[in-house]
Amino acid sequence: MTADPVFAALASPARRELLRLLLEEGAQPAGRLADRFDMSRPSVSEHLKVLKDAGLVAETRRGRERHYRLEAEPLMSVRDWLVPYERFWRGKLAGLRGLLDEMEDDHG
Amino acid sequence: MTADPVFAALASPARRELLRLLLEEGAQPAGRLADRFDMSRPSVSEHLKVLKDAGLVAETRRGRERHYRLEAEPLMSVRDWLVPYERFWRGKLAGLRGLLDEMEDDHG
DNA sequence: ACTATATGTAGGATTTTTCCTACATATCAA
DNA sequence: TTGATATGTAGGAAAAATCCTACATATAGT
Repeated sequence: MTADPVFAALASPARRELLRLLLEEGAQPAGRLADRFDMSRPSVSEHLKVLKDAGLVAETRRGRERHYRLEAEPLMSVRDWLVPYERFWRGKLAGLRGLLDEMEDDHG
Repeated sequence: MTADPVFAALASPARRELLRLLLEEGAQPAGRLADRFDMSRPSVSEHLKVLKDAGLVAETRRGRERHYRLEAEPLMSVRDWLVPYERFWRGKLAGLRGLLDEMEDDHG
């Protein structure tokens, strides 16, 4: 229900890299993913578990391989969380523009 | 240059709550923020430091108070990071819709 | 059945995070 | 100046995250 484990999962660069690989190269078995890392295979497996618990990846067993695929839906809750801050940011830009307009009025 | 410390800062619920307070209630002195937490004031101060190092808040010294205000700009890099995943998500939805259309064709 | 492959789990060492209580610093007010 | 207020920093305990090397499990191929 909360976006909490999603934010926690995204805190690790290794896990964000895993998501990037799955996004750009599609679903892959765990071993092939692990090969890309300067880290032991079991450690990558742990990271995959964190992502899975956060709902960010799903696994499909194919023979003795486990293919992991991206599940982007939980990221949409991050986007939703971001919305009011984006509004705030735009508001600040608008305010700055207003200020610049005033300055132009003063000098022109 | 990297969004790394931003992602790390957002991992903590306490820090996200701080950002929410600053967003919804505007800039406030550290003490007033700390009062809202079930946590010691120095701990809140540490969280503010993490947010500050990530560029997510800025402080303005007013007398003996330090007013913290939201700096939303770094969050925009998170939004940018999110974009390709949003595309992926929409793509999956479109694919699902296509599948549903096919099913309707079959049965109707 | 036996061996090789693919992968998760256990147990533990190391590092990082989180949180606390004391203490230091700076400002305000009388 | 003296005392109260606002806040950061130091030092350390406790918890959590990270990463490793064995080991367990399950499947594939011979």
